[in-house]
Amino acid sequence: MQEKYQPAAVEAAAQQHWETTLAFRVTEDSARPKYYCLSMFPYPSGKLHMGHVRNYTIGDALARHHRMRGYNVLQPMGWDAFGMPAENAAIQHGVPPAQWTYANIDYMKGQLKRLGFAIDWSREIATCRPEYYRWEQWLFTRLYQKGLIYKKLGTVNWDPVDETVLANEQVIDGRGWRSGALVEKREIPMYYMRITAYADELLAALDELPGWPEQVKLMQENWIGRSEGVEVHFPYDLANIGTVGVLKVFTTRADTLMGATYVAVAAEHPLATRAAAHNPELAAFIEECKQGGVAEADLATMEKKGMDTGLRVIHPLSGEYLPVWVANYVLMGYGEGAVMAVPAHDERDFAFARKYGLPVRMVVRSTHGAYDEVCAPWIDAYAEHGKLVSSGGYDGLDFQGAVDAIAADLAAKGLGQKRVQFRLRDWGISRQRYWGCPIPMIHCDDCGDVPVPDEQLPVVLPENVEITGRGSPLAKMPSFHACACPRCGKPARRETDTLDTFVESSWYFLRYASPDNPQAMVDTRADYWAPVDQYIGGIEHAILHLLYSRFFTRAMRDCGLIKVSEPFTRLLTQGMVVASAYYRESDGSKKRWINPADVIVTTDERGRPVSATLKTDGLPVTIGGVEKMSKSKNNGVDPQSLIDQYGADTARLFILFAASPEQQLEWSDSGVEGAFRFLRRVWAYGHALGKETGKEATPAGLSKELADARREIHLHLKQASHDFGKQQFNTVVSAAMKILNALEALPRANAAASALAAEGFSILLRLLSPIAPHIAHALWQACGYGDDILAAPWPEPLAAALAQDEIELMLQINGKLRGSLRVAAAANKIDIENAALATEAAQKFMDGKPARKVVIVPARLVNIVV
RNA sequence: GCCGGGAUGGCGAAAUCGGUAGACGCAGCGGACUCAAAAUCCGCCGGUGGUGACACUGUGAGGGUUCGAGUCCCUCUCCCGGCACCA
Repeated sequence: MQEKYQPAAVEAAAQQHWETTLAFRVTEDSARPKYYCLSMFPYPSGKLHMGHVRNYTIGDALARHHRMRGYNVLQPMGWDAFGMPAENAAIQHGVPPAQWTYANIDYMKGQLKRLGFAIDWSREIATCRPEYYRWEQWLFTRLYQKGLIYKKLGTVNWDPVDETVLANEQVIDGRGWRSGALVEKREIPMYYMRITAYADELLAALDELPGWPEQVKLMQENWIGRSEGVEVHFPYDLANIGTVGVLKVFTTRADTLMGATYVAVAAEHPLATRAAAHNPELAAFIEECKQGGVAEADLATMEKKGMDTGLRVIHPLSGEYLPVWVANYVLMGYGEGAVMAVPAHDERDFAFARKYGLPVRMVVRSTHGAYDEVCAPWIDAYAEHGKLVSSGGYDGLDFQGAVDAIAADLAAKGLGQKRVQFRLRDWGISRQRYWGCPIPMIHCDDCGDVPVPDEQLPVVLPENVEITGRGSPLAKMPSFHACACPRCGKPARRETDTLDTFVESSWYFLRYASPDNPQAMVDTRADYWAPVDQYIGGIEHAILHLLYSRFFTRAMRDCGLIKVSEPFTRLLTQGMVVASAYYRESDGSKKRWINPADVIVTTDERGRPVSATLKTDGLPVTIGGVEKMSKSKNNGVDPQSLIDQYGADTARLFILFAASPEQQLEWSDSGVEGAFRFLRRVWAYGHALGKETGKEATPAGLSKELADARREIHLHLKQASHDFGKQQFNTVVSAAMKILNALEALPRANAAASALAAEGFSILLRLLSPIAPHIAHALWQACGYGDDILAAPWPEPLAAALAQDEIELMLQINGKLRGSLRVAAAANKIDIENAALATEAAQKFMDGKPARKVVIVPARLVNIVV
């Protein structure tokens, strides 16, 4: 055993050992409980970033801990390999997306191995390989036949210069990121997954996910957004444009129907189109509404604009004529593409009515407080529920009574009824991009849209393609899209859109169970492993990825492929990794961000940073605060240099120690130094302990001092076990540090002390094993505890070691801490009360007054109320 | 704009059910060792007042509930994540 801690050698040896013993290969084993531990697979962007290291370190700690607790643990890894960055790299550097992606996978896989994760690499998958995506295509055709996939028009961002569809990310301030052209909305035919068919089930099943954070379930609940309301029909007879019909709207506030003073429709609404045909000014406004991107955040924050169409619809109850406005805040893709407007009771309608001089009619009155002060309609909208006024026969009804009565009257007239509406929309899965899974459809002039038959799958994505950033690459390749109709044999055209990359990540966790099966998407092995017992990933995926995966699991269940409904039993959402950022302002106040590695920070006598200078020129740079590690802020710390300098164990220990998993993690170089120092002390202790005392023996005949030390060690172990269960690793590390502190403080005088040291150190190594597995592996052997710490069980705190005769209680007088007292552990309330009243502190602070009340919290404190 | 979350010393944080606020670590300061430095070890380390014992005060701001609030309730401020084509 080396005297000095040399992580590179220690880690290489441990990894070699795991590799040769196939330590992390797993198969189905009905004799042991299974634990499928999955971290979100990475997009192969080039090299690992700190967020990845954090994600996989958390996953690995959980996987290794459960292995020690006797579970049959599966921890697989793969690559979410399709996506835009590969195409961007191709445009910028001329590297084909496939080549770029595979090179990145190769490099990042090496980095993951160097970190010593307990991964079963025999199950590795990459979503860009035909062996993987052929099953996605296969399932697509099944879902299409089941009606769970269908085609309709969808709105996209269109760059008129590059003639390309842009992702929301590629629209910056309403312009294309490459061309700078003003982006327009354009409607194109796209395939959709009918996720709304599962809306009720996806919502209801959230209650059966106790292992998910409340926050995530709440976000999903709001996203699905079930609302009960009323569909209201506004009839119209528009002789001048030759149309008779009804305008449908959905409202959750049918109680305010008598206060509706206009209706608003989306720019793309058929009524708007009809009206614009005779109205050039309106046509110009509708054209203006098409400008800009489709991102909801932009739509919701832009200035509300509208124009009167001149059309009138009839109020279904009052028979009054209401004007129809086109408004840029009403979207064709939501609900009916039209809303009824009640300015007195909706803030957005109120602002709009104010702007355009539309009438405001108050019909709901607060039932508490003075209405005129709280919600005078000329000051603001009153959006709360209340009692109806100025509503004819509905006056005096409360919210529910009014909704019921109005819905009944509408139904009687055939002009509406109660209905449930979801905020959730169907999932558009067509992408006009190259680097994705080809959609397995063929378009025939005679037969229409025909799914690619099984025997022609996979539809392989060609790899020799030119990426220019203009147009859709596959659409320019006849060798790809020219084909024969599978049904009639006539020349036909293959679909050139690819699938949203969220489709690949919606089922990869099931493929890990049978990654090698060329005959089927999943097999019976999925019945053993599914569902994933523990899923770990960034909070930014709380809605989309997780909801899509929940939907896909149900869709696959209903195709008879799997038995489970929920993909992930427990979910851990980790926080971001952030670091200080530094910059200089060049001309035009454009910030040039400087990597923290190139900056020297000076601090004042209290350690506060006061200034920073660039290493190369010694001139000052501006301290830009703490930001998420990113390319744009140039504040990323490369995990590789950290591993090279300190080793994987230090990186893992620091990452777990710096913050609890769900919090954001602030990067600190000196914190890393501290983690390294701790491991060096562990190594030194193990080296000093040596092999001769290593045999674990139950310490006996301990002095009081040693018994106290042993209790302390077992208390820390108890805490660590509890915190591991809570998935709070920073305090597990802290418990390990406290154990080492206690061990180092131990007198080394006699055999009893040596036995205690041996026991304590074996506890410490096993606590550290899931966190810093390499050093734990080396020291376990070197101290003679056994051949392989992987075979060692998780340590249990011993009741005998924890027992004590006397405990300390805090003493409060009137809720203020005034001292403490020691009592027998078995003391009853009366004894404790008497002891407390007899203390010097009690005498002093009670000031001779009698105790009015004595509150005793067992094993914690006594509060005397005077 | 809408939905969700967060704020505790100079810094990262901890506080299990409403019960000792600041464990553990980083930085800093003082000391030991050293020719010196590094490493290591020992001590101090929220603020104010006090030589001190100690007292008061303190968990983003303001209010409330309670014997007792970082923790529960109400109002507010700032920061972060998501908003359906970034992954």
